[in-house]
Amino acid sequence: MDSVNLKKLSSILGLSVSTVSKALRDSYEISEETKERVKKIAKAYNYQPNIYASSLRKAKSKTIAVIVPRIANNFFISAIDGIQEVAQEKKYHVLIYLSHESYEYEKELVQSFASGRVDGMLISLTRETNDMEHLRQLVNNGIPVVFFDRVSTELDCSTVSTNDYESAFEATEHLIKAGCKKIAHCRISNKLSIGQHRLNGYRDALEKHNLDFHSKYVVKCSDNDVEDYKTIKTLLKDKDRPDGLFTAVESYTLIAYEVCRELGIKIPQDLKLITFSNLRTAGLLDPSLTTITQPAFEIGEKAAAELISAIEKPRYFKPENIILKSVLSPRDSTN
Amino acid sequence: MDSVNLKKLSSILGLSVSTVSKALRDSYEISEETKERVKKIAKAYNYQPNIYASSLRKAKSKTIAVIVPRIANNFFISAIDGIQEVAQEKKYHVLIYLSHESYEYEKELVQSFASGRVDGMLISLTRETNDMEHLRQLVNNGIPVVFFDRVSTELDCSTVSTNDYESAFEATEHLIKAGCKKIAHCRISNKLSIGQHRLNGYRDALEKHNLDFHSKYVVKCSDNDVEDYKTIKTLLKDKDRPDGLFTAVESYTLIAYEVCRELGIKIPQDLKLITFSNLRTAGLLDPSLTTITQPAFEIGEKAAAELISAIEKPRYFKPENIILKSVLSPRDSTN
DNA sequence: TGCCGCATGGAAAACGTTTTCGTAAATCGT
DNA sequence: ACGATTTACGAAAACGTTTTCCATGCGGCA
Repeated sequence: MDSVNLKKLSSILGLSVSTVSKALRDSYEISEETKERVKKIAKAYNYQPNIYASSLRKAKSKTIAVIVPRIANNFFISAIDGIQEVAQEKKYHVLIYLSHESYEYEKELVQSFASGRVDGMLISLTRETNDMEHLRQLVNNGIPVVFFDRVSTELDCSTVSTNDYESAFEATEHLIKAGCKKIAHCRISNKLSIGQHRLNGYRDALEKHNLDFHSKYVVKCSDNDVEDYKTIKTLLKDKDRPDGLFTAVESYTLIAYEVCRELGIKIPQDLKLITFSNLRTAGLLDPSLTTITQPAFEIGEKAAAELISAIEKPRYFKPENIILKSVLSPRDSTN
Repeated sequence: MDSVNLKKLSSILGLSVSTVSKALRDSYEISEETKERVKKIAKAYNYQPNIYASSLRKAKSKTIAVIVPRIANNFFISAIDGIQEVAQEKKYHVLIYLSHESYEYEKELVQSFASGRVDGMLISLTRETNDMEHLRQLVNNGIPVVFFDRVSTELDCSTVSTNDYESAFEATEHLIKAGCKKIAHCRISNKLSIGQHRLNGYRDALEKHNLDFHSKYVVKCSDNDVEDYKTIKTLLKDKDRPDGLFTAVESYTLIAYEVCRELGIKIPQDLKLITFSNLRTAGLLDPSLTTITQPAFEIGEKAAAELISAIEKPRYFKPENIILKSVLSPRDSTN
């Protein structure tokens, strides 16, 4: 109701508004005794500065935006957890937005930030995004952007991601070494950096081991479980069914598990499975799931740290493309 | 760089600042032609209002805060997903904070909102919180609060939760009907509403079926996986080991799975397991896991809807205690 | 004594909106 | 044709800070 503001405080203290403001911010212009007196009263009245006034004046809000395609996803959750960790430590506030894989909505969001709602933005692009103009505008407006996971190098911004190509290569090779001859890949939109890199890693591993690349073994999945279910079922019902499957994201593999149950396909005897995944229960599944785990938390931490550097040291900040390695954990699904 | 503001727009248009402002907000005071002209130019220059100025003036920010103990948790994720859904539809911005189960930090956060950073707050309390004074202050300051999941009825605020008591009762009864005689319960802090209700449901189900309540079968778990691992291992190594286990939250059961593997305890032959859980892979575990699933998404949606009502219709708003039912899905872990 | 510099504090502008109030011209009713 | 109302717009205050600039009093110094 009656939140105290500087004016009230100053009249209580018999000082001017500016003196109180300076005292609270430890200005050298104010004597120690006055500072103490002011702070004591401020605490007593539980004074909380109005951040809209102060942000307006300072043109800084200590707030960052995070845009992710979705939140019900183990990777993004851990990444956000990492972001929160460093944001909290550096006293930043975090606004979270879900683009739901819609480029239009992403664009709208990004544009709304141009007026300074946030000091910086972290983003993982939608599957549809292939035009960076909205982001370029933001950057030109002086608001730093850092990409994570689904990145673009088109702009002069930092990116934080994992070694997608190498990990996909390694995953595919893992299947080959386990004896697979007909390896399929469920890929994600190739508008995405990760989609391309993971597909390339897969393809090159096949080539290295003299296995043919069959386009019928590369299926494009969406972000709709029902559709993906059909896609994967079709793939696995084929009479020339694959004996190994490498999926670009976790959800495709979980669907594959369900399809296999339904079709009576035995994992790993009939089909070996490996996926990029941050599933906590990978080791408890039936059978346990071989995963390539991205350092999601660290990716989030690193991305947030980059962003805050860009915000706070604009002069000295140099954008970097940071790669954090994923690790392959062999389990029964490829045994 | 050079973001346009009202002053620039008005000088471009040859109108006053106030006219432009009113035109953009569709005021009845402005003629249709002027409105159109203004809007066209505003769009052309990609005008984005400075929300700090406007929030300062209007004392409204179209922003809500969400405080959850942690984010790496399937229940909270889904709830946040639901919150985002309605916030986005109603054009609210969502600030997310993690209390990390620290009462002190929760208090600090809540106090910082008193100055009007947000128009309202959604909160799921920490395990430690047993004093509501900080929340009462916020409410007295005219900022509505809605509790979800870990609620308190001490304040005159809406709460959204599930039927914890009945579900716990049902879960325990489910174990009894499956033939368990020695049923243990991993409980969560009894400072929490859900901790108490779930424990009571468990106890009353035992009583109804004439099974003794043994305090050694009720173990208090924390939020630290390492500690909880020890606690659960001790429980399951006892020579008079339980033959059924009902855990208050998902993570305890996942730990139990691991402990059982290590000790060679067979689920469900030696130990039947049931838990509150929002795990997507419950059906894919080895063995598949019987769960009581809370309608997390809907809880989030409902909580956000309540909050926005409280914000936008303060006169007509009546706080309610809303209960959304959980559903028990029997699977192999209690078979 | 006269001057300078320092320490401490205050007055007022500024941030970009929204909103209240005023005013001129146009329209209306009789 | 006259006052009353309506229409369309502008001037200026207000929101609560931060910051720039100025004022005062004091001690030190030559």
